[in-house]
Amino acid sequence: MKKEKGEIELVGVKEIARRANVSTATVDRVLHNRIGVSSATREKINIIIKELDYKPNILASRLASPGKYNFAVLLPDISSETDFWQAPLNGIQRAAHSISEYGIMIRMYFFDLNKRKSFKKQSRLMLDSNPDAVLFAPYFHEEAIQLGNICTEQHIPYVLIDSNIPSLDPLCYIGPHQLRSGYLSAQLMNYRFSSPSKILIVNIAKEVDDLNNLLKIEEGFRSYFTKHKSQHKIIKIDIKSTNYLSVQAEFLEVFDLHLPQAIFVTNSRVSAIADCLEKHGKRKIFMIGYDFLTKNIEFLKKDLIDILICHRPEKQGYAGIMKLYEHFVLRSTVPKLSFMPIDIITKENFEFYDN
Amino acid sequence: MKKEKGEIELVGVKEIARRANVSTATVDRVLHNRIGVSSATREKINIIIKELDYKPNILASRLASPGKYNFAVLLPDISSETDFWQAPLNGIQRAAHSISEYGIMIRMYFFDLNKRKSFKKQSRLMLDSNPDAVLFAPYFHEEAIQLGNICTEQHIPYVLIDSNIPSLDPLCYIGPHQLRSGYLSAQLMNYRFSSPSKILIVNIAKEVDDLNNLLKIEEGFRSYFTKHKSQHKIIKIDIKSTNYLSVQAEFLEVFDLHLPQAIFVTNSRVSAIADCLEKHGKRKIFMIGYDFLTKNIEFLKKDLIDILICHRPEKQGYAGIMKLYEHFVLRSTVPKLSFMPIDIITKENFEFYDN
DNA sequence: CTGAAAGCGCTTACAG
DNA sequence: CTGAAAGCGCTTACAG
Repeated sequence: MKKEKGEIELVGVKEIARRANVSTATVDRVLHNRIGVSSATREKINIIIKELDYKPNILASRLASPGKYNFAVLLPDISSETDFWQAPLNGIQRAAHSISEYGIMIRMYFFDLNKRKSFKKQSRLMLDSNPDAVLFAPYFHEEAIQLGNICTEQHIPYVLIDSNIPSLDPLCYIGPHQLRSGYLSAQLMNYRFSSPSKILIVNIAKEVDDLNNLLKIEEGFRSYFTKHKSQHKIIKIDIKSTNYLSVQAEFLEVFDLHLPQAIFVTNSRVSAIADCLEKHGKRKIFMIGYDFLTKNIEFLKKDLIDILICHRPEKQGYAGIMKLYEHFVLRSTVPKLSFMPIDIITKENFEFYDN
Repeated sequence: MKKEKGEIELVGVKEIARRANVSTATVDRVLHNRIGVSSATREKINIIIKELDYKPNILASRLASPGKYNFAVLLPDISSETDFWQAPLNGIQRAAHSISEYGIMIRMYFFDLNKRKSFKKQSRLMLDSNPDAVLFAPYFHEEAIQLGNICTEQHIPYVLIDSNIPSLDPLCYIGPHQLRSGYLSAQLMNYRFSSPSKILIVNIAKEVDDLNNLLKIEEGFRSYFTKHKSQHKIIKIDIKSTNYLSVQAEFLEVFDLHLPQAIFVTNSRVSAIADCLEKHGKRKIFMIGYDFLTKNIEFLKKDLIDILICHRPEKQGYAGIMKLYEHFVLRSTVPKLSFMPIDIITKENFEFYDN
């Protein structure tokens, strides 16, 4: 460690104040576009700021400012059916940690994936806490639109993660481009099967709303084959029970009927299918599914799942909070859309994956 | 923005000092393990720190401390042959930007990939600048070992990126697990070719040193087939000219002789091969190569390259600097090895890739 | 071995 | 509309 004060020229509020013949308080007012400065003074100071190419010291700024922000987050509960939401939660906590010194408090709210009402209830609780900004996963379509609209009314910026709702106008959407994600999966199928094959698409979702997202993925998947004139035979099944046993029963019936050569499961529930095939001693089948979950990785290791597509859920949570931080603290403009990478995970690279 | 001072209990040096009946200066001494404190006092203070679960305010710490650090970086020049090194450079600049307020200055040094001597020369220049820490890409084996050893002698922590040298003891290595990267590529080949096929491995590198890295990838690639008893016929060629035309001439000879069904190029020079096939109107061949470079992406789009493997070069640069920052400013322990994800890039997901 | 005081660069409450 | 002064939490040079 060396002291090299001399090296860096000090252009701070003091220097600006000195040049403008005003106090630092006035400089501060101009810097933050606060009222109570004559336009002559404001003008003069602004010119000096430009000249000096002044960059505020955020450390000092945050240290001096008592300003605190409350962010609120509404996510699905981590359920026994899937621990997918653990990852965004981790990302949010990582972000919370890294900006905690900037006076940002994050309050968490959780809803039950199987209970539409709990989303509403938690939304209300969240809004009652008077958050300065909000991040949520718009799992239930109608309810999410309502929540988004209330936020807009109350001038609370909000960020959407995991899936987007086009009719809303959030500060930012962070998540996958679902259509393209399905498209990619189809390309991978084509790598494996250059000749026409029988492919089974499996959608597993209790609520029709969630199904909507899966349908976008399915649409992308199908459109690839259409575009590339692939002659695969595509069968599909929508399973609306989330319970393990009934998922497997419904699946097995269709499976035994059609005996497909490949399976594409449009969400993280792919392990339920893999498990089913294993339990019933079915022969190995090429299978693509979604998400880096412990259960899924187990089947990847055992060659029952071949490929998992992932959209960096941890990063979605992290980036979501950071966008809010950038908006509030750094006052920078954040891009409206932030698509996550569509990552391809196999048995041979999952160890190195970073969520 | 709200003032909610009351909400947060203040556990700072002041409170510790108050409880221990000492001055904040003494608390500071204990906090940083400085000399000049009686062991009784030190003990007492340490207990209070534990009790309070005190976390220092880094903002205030950095603001108060005049300490400045000079980091130095030695990377290959961005050449006309490949712009691979642009990405780590971008990452380094991003890191430089995000920690500039912590008093960290980063000086850059560049060497010529084709001139062993320039590495030596720039190493010397870099060391002459008396850096507090160093980050470099150990491109030339012997010279890199020398540089690493000098750093160790002079107690300058250093970080290695892109490729590792096992005999050195850097603060941290950040880059791919090359063996596993080759292994993954072989798995992807097997997805495409379930029946025995003829596969051509192409190594392109002027210096034997660089070739060493490629050979690790090749080794991983071959070992996958061995382990899975794949009956592919593997041919390989080492091209030691980096010049475009001679690369293509050498390649074409082998290609026409063996007419392989697939090609695996072990580094970013894969575009040279794709270009050659295109120019000579060869039929489409399955090709896997390395790195997210503009040229490579062009061929990905045109279906001349099928898969690019990438190791997040931008992140390597960013993480490299951040490790140094964590070491110096946060004084935290950094893990010795930080393997990058092995990403699979195709025509259908490259748009969303984040380096 | 220890402490009082000044200061890092910015912000704010208060007084005028 | 403007400024003097105090303070954010930590560090340091100096004095004892």
